Amino acid sequence: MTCSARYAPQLRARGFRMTPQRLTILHVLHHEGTHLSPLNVFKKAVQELPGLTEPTVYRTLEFLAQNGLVRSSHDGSGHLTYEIAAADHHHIVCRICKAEIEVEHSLLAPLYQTLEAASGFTNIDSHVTFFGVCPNCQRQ
Amino acid sequence: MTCSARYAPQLRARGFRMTPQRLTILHVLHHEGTHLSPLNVFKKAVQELPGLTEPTVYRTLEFLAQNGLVRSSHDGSGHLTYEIAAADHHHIVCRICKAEIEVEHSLLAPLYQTLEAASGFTNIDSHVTFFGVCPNCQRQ
DNA sequence: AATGTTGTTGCAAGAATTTGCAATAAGGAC
DNA sequence: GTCCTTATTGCAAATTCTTGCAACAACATT
Repeated sequence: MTCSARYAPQLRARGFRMTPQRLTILHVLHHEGTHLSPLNVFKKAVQELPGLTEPTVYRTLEFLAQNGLVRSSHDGSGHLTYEIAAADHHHIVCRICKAEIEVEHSLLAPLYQTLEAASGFTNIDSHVTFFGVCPNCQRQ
Repeated sequence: MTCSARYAPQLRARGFRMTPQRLTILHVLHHEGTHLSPLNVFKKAVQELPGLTEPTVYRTLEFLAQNGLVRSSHDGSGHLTYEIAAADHHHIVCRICKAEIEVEHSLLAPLYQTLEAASGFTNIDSHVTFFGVCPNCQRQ
């Protein structure tokens, strides 16, 4: 199944359109498999679609994140990065060496229920990035 | 106890210095009581300390966060904000109206232990911002 | 109080991100 | 296939954030 065939209906159903720009950006993130900064998305995407501009990339990434096609998270310096939406997971980043591992959402599910019960908020589904010290750096 | 008397020793003990710039920025955050963007910190601080520059504010905020005197978190658009370090807490922000409440850290403590056990990481102490839908917006 | 070390700052330039608006084009209706 | 509506893009400019480096100043030592 092509990217277009999979994603276009998700957008049209909400009154949005599938465009070459969006398709290219989705393709880049899908092919990359991990998170990228907006600028790195731009650099790769503009090679596939000459004429693409930076503002479009920034706007598109935010748009795709709001519509659940990509997921945003934070790198070690607090900047946003984006990755293709896939199995729900979270990250732990080492404060020292920036090494990074993924955490399955199932570990957080109980917390989300607790939070919703305690706060009255619903639909808490944030992708969370935690910071700690990885096993390697602990040894030093 | 003045800000200087309280914070200066914390810095000197690590080989750092207390400066008018740092003191002013701490004073702004302490007086404000909630999080501010770096630019807003600058705008308020430069009134108390003319000549202060933006790069200094950005560097100082990051420095103070690393040393535990202030705490950083993310606003609804993924940008960093800073607040004075106080009782350990987290935030839930409404995705729709941006309303925000604080969550005591004790609710997250069990999760942190689970994460450390599952990942091998230690000292996980991130300040986390969750996003959900607040009770008000649920009614609409 | 004077001195030396080195942590910090300001300046200037550059890079990253956002915004407004006119031009364009996706896709539904005919 | 053609037309229309309006979502989307590109352009240009503004704003926000970062970086390198020389000048400065905190503060420990004497």
